[in-house]
Amino acid sequence: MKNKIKVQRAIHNLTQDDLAKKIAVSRQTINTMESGKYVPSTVLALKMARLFGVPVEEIFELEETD
Amino acid sequence: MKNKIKVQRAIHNLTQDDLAKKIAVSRQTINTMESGKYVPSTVLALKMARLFGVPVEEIFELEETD
DNA sequence: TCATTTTGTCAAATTTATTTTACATTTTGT
DNA sequence: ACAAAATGTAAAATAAATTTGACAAAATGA
Repeated sequence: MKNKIKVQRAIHNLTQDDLAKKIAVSRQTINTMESGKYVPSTVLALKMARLFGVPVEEIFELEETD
Repeated sequence: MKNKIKVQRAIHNLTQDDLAKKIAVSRQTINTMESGKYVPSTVLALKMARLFGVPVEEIFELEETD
């Protein structure tokens, strides 16, 4: 699964730590999530989408391998 | 987190087993997911949304406790 | 009613997500 | 160039998701 977390952070001018605090996870969760090392839960996806004011599909995208 | 999986299954006339096969998970995953016993991964949420032709937010909704 | 399908549930095993702590590397601003 | 902030990364521990197999209960249709 691909994601555009880094882009959304840039748009909203947030550091990984800022974002982590806003959705109540650790900074490492943001960091590894952002680099595609694992698939986040739907709760996290919804929280991010709400925070950034976009649909989940605009941040997370399925790949062939999913 | 709340979900409307059962409703979408009814609309598309799919059994839990049908749906499980379509998104490549076990039937128990659908069953426990549907009854809110755990939070599915974002990959599963995206697959369901795509299958049902609706945004993720129309199937999964955050609650106060999330 | 009877047979079949569908759903609920449970326990154990496995895989995957998430946290915590810690440190190295890179970037940013002055 | 320097200090501070931000990011990358790693290992160990814990929590949570997902699978498998199996069986009981409920719903469906002939």
